[in-house]
Amino acid sequence: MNNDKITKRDVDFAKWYTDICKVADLVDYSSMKGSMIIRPYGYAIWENMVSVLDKKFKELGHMNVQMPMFIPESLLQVEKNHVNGFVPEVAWVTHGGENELEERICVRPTSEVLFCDHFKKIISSYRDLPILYNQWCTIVRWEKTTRPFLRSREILWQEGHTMHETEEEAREETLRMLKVYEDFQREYLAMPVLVGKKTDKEKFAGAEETYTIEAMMYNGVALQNATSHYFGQGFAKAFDIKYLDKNNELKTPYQTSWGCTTRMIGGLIMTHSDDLGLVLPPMIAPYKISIIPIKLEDDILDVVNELKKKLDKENITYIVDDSNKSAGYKFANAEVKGYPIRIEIGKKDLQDKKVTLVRRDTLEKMQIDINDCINMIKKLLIDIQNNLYNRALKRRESLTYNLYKYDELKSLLTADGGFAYVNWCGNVECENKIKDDFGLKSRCIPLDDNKVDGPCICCNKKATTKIYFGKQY
RNA sequence: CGGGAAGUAGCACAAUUUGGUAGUGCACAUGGUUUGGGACCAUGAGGUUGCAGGUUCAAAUCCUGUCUUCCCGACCA
Repeated sequence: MNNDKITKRDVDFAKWYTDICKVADLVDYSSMKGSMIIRPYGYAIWENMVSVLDKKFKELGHMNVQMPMFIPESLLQVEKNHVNGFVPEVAWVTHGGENELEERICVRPTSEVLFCDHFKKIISSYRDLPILYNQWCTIVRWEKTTRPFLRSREILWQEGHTMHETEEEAREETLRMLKVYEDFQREYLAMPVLVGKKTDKEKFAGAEETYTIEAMMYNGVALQNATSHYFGQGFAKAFDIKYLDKNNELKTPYQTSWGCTTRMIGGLIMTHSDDLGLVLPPMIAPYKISIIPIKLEDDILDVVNELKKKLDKENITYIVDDSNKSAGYKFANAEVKGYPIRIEIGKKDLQDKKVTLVRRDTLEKMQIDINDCINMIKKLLIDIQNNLYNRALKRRESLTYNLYKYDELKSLLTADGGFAYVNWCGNVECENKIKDDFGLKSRCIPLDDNKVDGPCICCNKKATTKIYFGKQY
């Protein structure tokens, strides 16, 4: 089995990735540089992500809103660190029709200032808190080079913005939402992720603390898959947001924000897919089953219909390929699309009242009695989900190295890349040196299991924490 | 934004060197035979050669500019 439309993963990983995106009908390029077209199959994956996350957000009390897509320049300027972080990549609107605007307007690169501007108006009492808002929208960041899902100028995402009475509450919210992302990626995307804190150098412009979900791709490169920020009172003070507490005293609230993007789809692809095409975890796949009648004959189609009814009853999504393409074509296409289980139904199966099941992750084929089919499918879906997770975890573990000597960092510069887990003194000088010498950026400081067991790998002085370094997308 | 590569039918490419009727394969449409790992036959449709200038009797081909895509770096979710 082979697919000559897809570049081999181990030959050219970058080309392989874009091949998968195109061949599996996930995206297309548009005439607008850096803005990708997400096609129905790609968008269906996003819709599944949205529906799971949106439900989780709402269960935790968040409500969806829709903010403007434009920000007047003066509003963006209010928080210094924030604006300095984003100005290099904002898109500006300078004209309305033929007339030049008196004040430039920026297309939102993120919506902190819009939310703060609004919060100032609606918060006056402790009774107004907490405010738990979220919005699904697109933002614009003028990236210089772009790649489908991983880096585009227009970004489809979700951004949560919350305000709290106390620091403690806001810190809890920050970690609670980080956990939502972690659980989602582990349970639904079958992606093992590192959870941790960003260094000061890497944190969000305007945040006190930035927490991150870091995943390792098949080629050993790190992908930041979601972030959650604790803002403290920085924005609130800059925007003069205040409320009266129970004792009639004016207080400044504490703030968080958190977000994830369609980049997660890129992460899914680069974690699980292979040389035959996409591989999707059952929990997020738009179609869990692909049914392939070998011939379009009545006795076969009867079994297809019978199966459809059973799958409907179990709420298992499926797609039937009843085109008159050859069987081989249909098999190959099902593999390109990454449907977790393929059911082949042909004469040879029906002779014995059986169907053939093929799992996408291992390509293992099995003949199953028609009546046992549904139970086997349910079991396989769970098996596949677990197998994908374990496979990815094993790969990450095999590419994660506990390093103690500076020169050993070189070992990450091979084709397989990987993460270095090292002791660090906490100084940005060492962080910068590692980046300059090896091109490795700090990924995250793990939240638990963080026991220092040696001096700083760079300066040999006393280390204050363990930290992961790696190449990043 | 720096370094490299490339834009010709939906896709992959040829014709460019040496200017002279734009072609092949796949995909697509119709009819037929097929269907257990990317089927076959026949017929057909599809192009201002990325765009804009210039040179020329004549430009896919030469020149200039510009846009886009891909790869490597820097930047970023």
